Amino acid sequence: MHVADLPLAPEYVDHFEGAGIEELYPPQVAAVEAGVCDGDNVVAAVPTASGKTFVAELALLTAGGPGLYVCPLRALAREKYEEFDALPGVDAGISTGDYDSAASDLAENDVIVATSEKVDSAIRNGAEWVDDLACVVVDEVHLLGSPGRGPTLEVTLATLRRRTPDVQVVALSATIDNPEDIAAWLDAELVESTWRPVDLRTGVCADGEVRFDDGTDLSVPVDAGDPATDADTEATVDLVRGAIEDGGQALAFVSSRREAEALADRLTEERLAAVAAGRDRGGDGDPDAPVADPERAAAEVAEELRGAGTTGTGERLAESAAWGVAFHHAGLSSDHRALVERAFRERRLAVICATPTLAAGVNVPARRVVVRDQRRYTGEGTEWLPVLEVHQMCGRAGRPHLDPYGEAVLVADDADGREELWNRYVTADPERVESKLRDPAALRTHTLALVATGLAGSQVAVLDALSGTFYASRTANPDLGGAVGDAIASLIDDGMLAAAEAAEAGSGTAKGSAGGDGGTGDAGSGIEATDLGAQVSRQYLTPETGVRIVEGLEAVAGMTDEDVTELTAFEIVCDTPDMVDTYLGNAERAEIYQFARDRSAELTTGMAEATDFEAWLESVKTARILTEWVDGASVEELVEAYRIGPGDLESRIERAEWLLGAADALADVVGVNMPAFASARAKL
DNA sequence: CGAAGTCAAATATAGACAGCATGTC
DNA sequence: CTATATTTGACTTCG
Repeated sequence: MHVADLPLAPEYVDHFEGAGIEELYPPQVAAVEAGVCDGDNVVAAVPTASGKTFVAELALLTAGGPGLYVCPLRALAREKYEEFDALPGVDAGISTGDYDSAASDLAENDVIVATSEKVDSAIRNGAEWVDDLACVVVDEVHLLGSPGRGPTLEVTLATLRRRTPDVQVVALSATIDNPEDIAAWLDAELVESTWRPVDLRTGVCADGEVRFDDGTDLSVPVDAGDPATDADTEATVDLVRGAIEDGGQALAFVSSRREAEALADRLTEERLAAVAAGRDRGGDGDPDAPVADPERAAAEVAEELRGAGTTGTGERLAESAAWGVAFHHAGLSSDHRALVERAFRERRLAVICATPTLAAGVNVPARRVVVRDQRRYTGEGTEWLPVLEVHQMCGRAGRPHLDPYGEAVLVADDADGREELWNRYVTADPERVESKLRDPAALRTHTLALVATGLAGSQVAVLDALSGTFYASRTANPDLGGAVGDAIASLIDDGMLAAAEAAEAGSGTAKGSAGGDGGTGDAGSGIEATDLGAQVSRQYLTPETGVRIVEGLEAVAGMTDEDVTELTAFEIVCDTPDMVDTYLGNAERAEIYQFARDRSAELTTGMAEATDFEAWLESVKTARILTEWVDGASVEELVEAYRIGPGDLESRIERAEWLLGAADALADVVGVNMPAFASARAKL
């Protein structure tokens, strides 16, 4: 099937042909046959890089009305937005937490790109553009199974479909075990394929030999190596070097930030930029290679990195980049991360040593992917990485048009390990995707949102609104009644909801309304959001966060004015579940404890009353970092003193900004004067 | 006596979405 | 419930 055969206006055909898209890939043909261009619902479970974006574009361009593209990451949203905006005659808009087109424009855009949380938030805040959509494309729909974010996605989609029953839904998923369940939920035709534009072979390396799933072998020259590093690392180094000598690039995945940096250090000794340079000078280089002199390119990347930050992390990154090696994890500043990704795409870096971040992020393909670590630490010891995640790492192997093939290698300890990895990851299917909506915390949040937006005014109505979710479609007898009843009762206890009549009068105070007799008794009785609940929902706060802020404000009301400082404001917002917690090392505990004692007058929680003292101490650490930040401390100083990465500092500042704004709004509702929220926020 | 070496115990561990109202070249 | 690399510290040995 050719682009010209599609029901597309000529300018689009020209555009796609100009971009090198002429003959459709098999999964794209299947999607067309399933009706993406005819307004039909389609679920496409296909590998990354098999042309999903084009399928999305087909749906959006042929829908005959405004379209919405939902994806999980802000960086991906940016990427897609730029892509859509480049389409002839298409006016694209973007709406994410950190980057927004003007609200007035959004309603007029042909296509809006947004994260799922932003769509949820837009619905809660009554944005105009969520109505009248002709088409919704959901990327990475398998995130439905993610405990934190899946429920948001399914409730949001259910709400959109309820408001606009005729909307076309196109969902794009990684290869999973049960895409038919998602298709059944969405009344969609399922397109399943494992086709890729570049061949991929996956193998396991053990005892110096890689065995691939296509029957081929590869022996890894077992270098005696540096005795300071282990066999896994040496095998990884050899595999990476092999890919570079062969004219490609490599990605190496390890389990922790420290490991990523240590591996980068080790690879630096291999002089990879020089290897790549020697290969090119040897004359058998790829004529398409845009990099004539890898050594010089690497040196330039190092300079760019130095220009983007002067922290210890940045300097280490620049030092390794000078050798064509980079590391990549969430501790990097966002500038550094973006620079590394771009430099690698431009082939100015030979290898990236990464934590699993890179598996799901923006497109960074490489000739060879080496997965050295397949386990990850959790609170309960180390766990195997999900099959889906490892497959996504492996799927990064092979650049269309640039690599003749892609190779993914899992590194095992020994023959037993080879067997284990082979069965677990090479031949095994990915996990099933199951709804996580039953989680009480998720139900609380979404029940509040449904009531606050006026979509439901009773327990029965909430259940009805939830009947369009993935969860409900998967369960013959959803039995959410009890769980939703519990959610409503707890929200009434927290002062977020109240019986319909009482809501008007008893709004505002946290513990004021309705005792415990509403909600559970009569499932049909009317409920409304209190002013507090409405504000919590609009500010996109978890109800628990709302409760904590109100408690903080109550404590503040009893404090003397001069004791209410920016530290007070930070302590309140840092002690909520919506703030990321900061690791508190044993070495620092005593010092933070001392700090908390010295400044206890400014804190809303007494040392003795904290229900979870450890967690509270962690939030005091975060609050202290932010306090020093607004007092003028530099990134370098904070990173050094508190053993966090520049990226960690960035994310905490960003979140504090949001939470302080929200807390300020809640202070108004509760009627407590707390200027410290706004003043602290202004200094971030 | 002090420096250097040894071994066991302690330490630390991935990631990332969200508000809102203006102002600006 | 599961692991592991690195750092720290107590202790020993060597010069």
